Amino acid sequence: MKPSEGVTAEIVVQHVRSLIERGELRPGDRLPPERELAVQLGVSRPSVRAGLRSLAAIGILQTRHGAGTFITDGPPTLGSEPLSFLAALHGFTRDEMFEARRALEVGIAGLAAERATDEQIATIAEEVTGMFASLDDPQAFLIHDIRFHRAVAAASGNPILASLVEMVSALFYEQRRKTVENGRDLKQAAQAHRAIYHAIRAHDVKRARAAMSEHLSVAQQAQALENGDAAGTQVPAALPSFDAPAHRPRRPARVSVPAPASPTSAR
Amino acid sequence: MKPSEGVTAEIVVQHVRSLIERGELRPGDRLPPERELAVQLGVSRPSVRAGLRSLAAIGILQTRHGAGTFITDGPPTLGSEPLSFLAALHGFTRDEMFEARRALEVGIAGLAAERATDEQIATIAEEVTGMFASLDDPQAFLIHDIRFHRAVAAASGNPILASLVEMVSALFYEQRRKTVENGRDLKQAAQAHRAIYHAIRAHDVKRARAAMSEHLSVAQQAQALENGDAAGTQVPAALPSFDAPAHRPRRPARVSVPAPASPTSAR
DNA sequence: AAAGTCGTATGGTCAGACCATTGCTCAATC
DNA sequence: GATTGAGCAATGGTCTGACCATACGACTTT
Repeated sequence: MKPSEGVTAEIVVQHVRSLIERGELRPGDRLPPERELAVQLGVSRPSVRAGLRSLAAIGILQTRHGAGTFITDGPPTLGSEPLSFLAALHGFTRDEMFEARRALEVGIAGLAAERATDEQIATIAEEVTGMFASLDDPQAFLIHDIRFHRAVAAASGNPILASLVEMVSALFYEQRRKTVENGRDLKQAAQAHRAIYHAIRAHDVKRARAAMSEHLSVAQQAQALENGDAAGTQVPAALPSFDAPAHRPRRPARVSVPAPASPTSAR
Repeated sequence: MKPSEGVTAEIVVQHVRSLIERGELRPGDRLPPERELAVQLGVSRPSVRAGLRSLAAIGILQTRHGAGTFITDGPPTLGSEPLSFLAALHGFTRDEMFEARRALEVGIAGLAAERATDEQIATIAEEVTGMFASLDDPQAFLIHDIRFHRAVAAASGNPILASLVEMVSALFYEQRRKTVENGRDLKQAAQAHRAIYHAIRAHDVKRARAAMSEHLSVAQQAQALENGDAAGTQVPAALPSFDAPAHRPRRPARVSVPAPASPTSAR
């Protein structure tokens, strides 16, 4: 049981939860206005706002000033903030992060090799191509890197694993956007990704797992050298403005990070 | 960028974050009173409360009526609610959950086999013993089951992986508290856990991974048969009152679920 | 028909008050 | 002197009501 957290706000949370479970609220749907919810549930508007804020904090819904409150749309995701705070609070090291990511992604690579559809394989191939095409543009390369790993996660067919790895990975990419590798690393990385792709395409589970493991080991060491530290350095603890691009229902406006691209949930 | 979420509340969140990053706030510490924070940051008290509520929602801090607001103490944890809502929202199946858990725990078992200290191994052994001692008491058995997996996660030495698997596992245990297996399953499960323990004690990475994988596969099938479904059933989507026992600083009061037992962070 | 303007709906913020709980102080009591 | 109980101050929880800021559609104008 949560230590305190109030009572009336919890009514709101439970109400929204039941609406979701009963299928009356689905991703993208709009909730009733706060004032209306208040009278419906017999609580004050501040309490409604408190409950909604809790749900917004864990990524269940998003509010748009002047427009309304909406159930978060797009692929299932957990958000990187909780982990980011946890890292700041308990001093997670970058190596621990990498290790967690490797444990996840190796399993994911294996599942992807088992199940990837032709279409998913094609998507993965596209990102590999994109990598080789941007060996001279680290920023663009990074975009394809992110999307490659997303595509593999989607091909695993397991949205939970995809969400988890997305959460862990998010902390790296923000950091990597600045400290970009040199050209030689990029070519090496591209080849590593191609190897993973080939294994998945061949539905070779064992090789896919090995290739992913190898890739992440190399990447980890490369980054350690880059930052010239003794592998015990804490994670930067910043995340100035990563947060996936908000997924506004309309407005294709997309500048920096690529679209979430529906990792795995089609449902 | 978060879609909206207000601005003043975000000031509060960032302030707390910076306090944490500067080491001025550590787990267990008490924050200034809301009224004081309000004047310090030049925002109204409702805004302070809004920011604090966001942080409370992601498990960073806890409020105690009449006492104050505290940075969450105890082992790092992410909380199961976000995943629970995500499950309700996107209809995760139980098999997907099991698969995610297996991917995580197999990796964890391998790391535990590599690194487990004698003390950690002893803790694991204790839970195995407890299982065999409660073959006739499914409730007690489940407690030891939970603690066994926690102990293995702690022995992996990676608090991030421990947090992730705890988050995923939480959804099972609440369900299992009711639908308890029969005696034969219990004995089988106890033996499976013992096999994992033996592999870890022998620091046999490969065997530890294989044993964990096997154990979770069997458990998955057993649970599928129990609920007599076609493996596609959605997760129950309830979690009436799981939430780890609040970790009150004082008051050893502990009844149902076992102590968090400091998975991995000793600080 | 296109473009700009206005108005309404809706979330964001604030102020102030009062309630509920906690935990301590201090006095009464044994 | 130790214990217990009442009282009090600190602190979070809730409410009312008002006003501001934004978004989006309807309407007007060109």
